[in-house]
Amino acid sequence: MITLDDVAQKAGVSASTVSRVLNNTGRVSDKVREHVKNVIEAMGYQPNSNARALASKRTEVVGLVTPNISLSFNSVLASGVSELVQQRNYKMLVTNSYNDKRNEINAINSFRAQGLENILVHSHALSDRELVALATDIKGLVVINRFIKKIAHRCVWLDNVEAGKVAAEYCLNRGHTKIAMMMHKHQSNDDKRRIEGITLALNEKGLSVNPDAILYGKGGEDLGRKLAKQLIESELEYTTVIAYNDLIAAGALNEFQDQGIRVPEDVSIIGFDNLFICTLTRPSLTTIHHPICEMAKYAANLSINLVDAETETNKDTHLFLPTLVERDSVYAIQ
Amino acid sequence: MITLDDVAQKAGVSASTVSRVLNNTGRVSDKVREHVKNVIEAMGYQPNSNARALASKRTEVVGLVTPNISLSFNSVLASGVSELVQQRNYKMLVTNSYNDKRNEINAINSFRAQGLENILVHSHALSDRELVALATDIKGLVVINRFIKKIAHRCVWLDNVEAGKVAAEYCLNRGHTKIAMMMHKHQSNDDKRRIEGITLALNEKGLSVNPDAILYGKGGEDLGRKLAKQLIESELEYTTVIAYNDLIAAGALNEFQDQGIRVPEDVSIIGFDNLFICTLTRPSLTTIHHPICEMAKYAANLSINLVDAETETNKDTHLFLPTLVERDSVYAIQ
DNA sequence: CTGAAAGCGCTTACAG
DNA sequence: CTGAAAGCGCTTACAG
Repeated sequence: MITLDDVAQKAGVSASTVSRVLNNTGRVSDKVREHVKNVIEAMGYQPNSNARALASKRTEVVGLVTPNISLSFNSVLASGVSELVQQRNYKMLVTNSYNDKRNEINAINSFRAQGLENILVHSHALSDRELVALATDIKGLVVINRFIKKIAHRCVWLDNVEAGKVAAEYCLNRGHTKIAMMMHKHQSNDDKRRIEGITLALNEKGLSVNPDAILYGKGGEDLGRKLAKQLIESELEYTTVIAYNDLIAAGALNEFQDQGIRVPEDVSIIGFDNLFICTLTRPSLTTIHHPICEMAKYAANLSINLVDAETETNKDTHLFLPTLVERDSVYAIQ
Repeated sequence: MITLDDVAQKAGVSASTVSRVLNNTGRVSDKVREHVKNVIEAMGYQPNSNARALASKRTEVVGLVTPNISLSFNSVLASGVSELVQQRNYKMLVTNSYNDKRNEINAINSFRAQGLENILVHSHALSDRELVALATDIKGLVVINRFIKKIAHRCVWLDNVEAGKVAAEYCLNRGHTKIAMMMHKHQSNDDKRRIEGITLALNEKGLSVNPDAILYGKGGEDLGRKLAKQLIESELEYTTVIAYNDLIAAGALNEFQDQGIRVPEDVSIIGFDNLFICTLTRPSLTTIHHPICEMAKYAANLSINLVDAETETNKDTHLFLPTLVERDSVYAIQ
C-alpha cells in the first residue's frame, strides 16, 4: 500500500502540501499542484479513507437502514441512494432492519460508531418521538417516506392524503362508489392518511367510506390473496379495491381470477408504488406512482448537505406528490 | 463522543487493557475483564471503527459490487450478503456497476482504499483474466455466480450446464422436442453453458439444437417481448422456449398472450432464477431455481474466512446446483 | 504558498 | 496479567 508520505517524498514536498492538493483546500501554487497531481497519478495513489475519516472526523459514506432490501420497493430506494452517492463520491452502507426496532437502533448506532452522520432511515418500527430524538442527535439523519412534524425539514415524504384522494377520484370517475381497501398497518400511519384521502374524495361526492370494507393484515402477495378470500367470503359490497401496495394488489388480482372472478369486469383493483411488476400481471395494474427513486436521491443529497457545513442548511419541507398511472385493472362502469 | 481512553480512565486501567477486553485478545484477569465490561456498558461506549481499522489494518466490512441493485436478482443477492454480514457483525457496502467495466474497477479500488479486502463481485463486464489478476491481489475477493478455473476456490457458482440440462429434460419429458431459446450475452458465458446443457439433454434423445432458434438480445421484460415478436414472425418451429431469466420469460409470456397465442397450450415457457414474480404471472412460471441467496451468504462467509487468517483457507470449489420448480407454464403434450 | 508537528482513537509488540 | 509507547495514514491549526 502506498501512502501520502510516499507521494510527498517522491514529489519532494511535505505531506501537508499533498494533503492540500488532494482536498483542494488551502493555497497551493499551480505549479506545485500540477506536479503533485502528476506524481499521484503516476504512483496510482489512493488515500486511505479510514485515516482520512479519523483525522478529519467525517466519512464520505451514507448509511441506509431499510426493512428488507430484497423487496422491490426497498431495492429501488437503495438504488436511488446508490446513484446519488456515487455521483457525489460517497459510498453506501446498507442494513436490513426487517422492521424490527432493535435492528433499526443497532444499525444506526453502528453507523455512528464510525463517525458516520449521513444516515437515511426508512423506518416502520421506530416511533415519531424516537426518530425526533435521533434526528436531534444526528445532524445528517434524514427520514425517508414518513412525515414527522417536529423534524419536518428532515423528512422526505409523499403526500399520502393526496395519494388516497387521487386513487379514489379515479375510481369515482369510472363509476365506482363502493370501495374496499386492503391495508398494511405501520407506525408511519401511511394507511390512515391514504384512507383520509379516500374519505375526502368520497365525501365530496356525498358518499362515505364503509369502515367494514377496510381490511388489514401483514404481508405482500400472500396478504393480497388472503384479503381477497376474506372479501369474497364476506357480505360486503364493493366494485373496486384499493390496495396498500402493488404486491398486495397483485396477490388479490390473482386470487380473484383464480376463483373465477374477473378483473376488472367484476372487480377493479388499484395498486400503489408503481413497481415493475405492474406491467407483468394480467390485467396490468393501474396504480399510484410513488417517486421513491427520486425521493431516495433527494434524501441522500439532503443528508450530505446537512452534514456538510459549507452548504446552507435547507429548512424547506420535502414533499413529493403521487400520480396515477393508468393501466388495465380498473373498469369503467359507465 | 466517548473514547477508549475515557473508559480506561474511568475504569482505572490502561488503554491496552480496555482494548484487550474489547477484542477478547491477550490475557486479562476475570476480575478486571468483568469490571471493564461493566464500565463500557455503563458509559455506552462504542469503539470508533475508523480508528480500529486504521490501527489493526482490517475493516469489518464487506463490499459488494453488482450490476444494479434495483433488479430483483441483485437485490436478493445483496440481501443474502446482508444477512450473513449482520450475523458476523460486519457491515455491507454496495455499489452498482451498471455492467460497466470502469465502474466495476473503480468500485473495487475505492473499497481497497479503505483497506477493505472482503470484496464480492458479481461481474458481467470484467474478463476472466482481469478477475484473476484482482483475486491474486486481493485476499478476500470472491467472485459470485461465475466460474473461472484459475481461481476456482474463489468462485461461488452455479452449475449452468446442469441447469440447461434439467430444463431441457423437463421439456423433453413433457413431449417437447423443438426448443427455442431467449438468451442474454455476458462475459460470464452463462448462456453458452446452459445451451451446452440443453444440447446434452437433446443429444441423449438423438435430437439436436436448432442454432437459428437461439435468440439473443439485451434487456429484461422488454427483451422477452421483443424476442417473442421475433419468434412469432419467424418461420421457426418450436413448442417451448427456454428463457435466460424470469423477467425475459415473463415478457415473452405476456407478448405471446397479447397476440392471442396461448401459454402454455400453444407455446410453453420456462424461466430461470425463480424470482418472486414467478407466482405473479398468469400462467405462473415454471423455472429453474437459482439459489442466489444461499450463494450470497456462502460467498460472504468465504470472503471473511479468507481474510481472517485464523480460519483455515478453504481450497474447495464452491458449486451450487439448480433445481426445477414446476408451475403452470409448460404444457404436457402427451 | 509551504512545512513541522500534533492529534484523530485505536492496536500491538515490547517490557515487566 | 498489565502498562507505556509507538504507530496506523491522514488532516489541520500554527508558524513562517
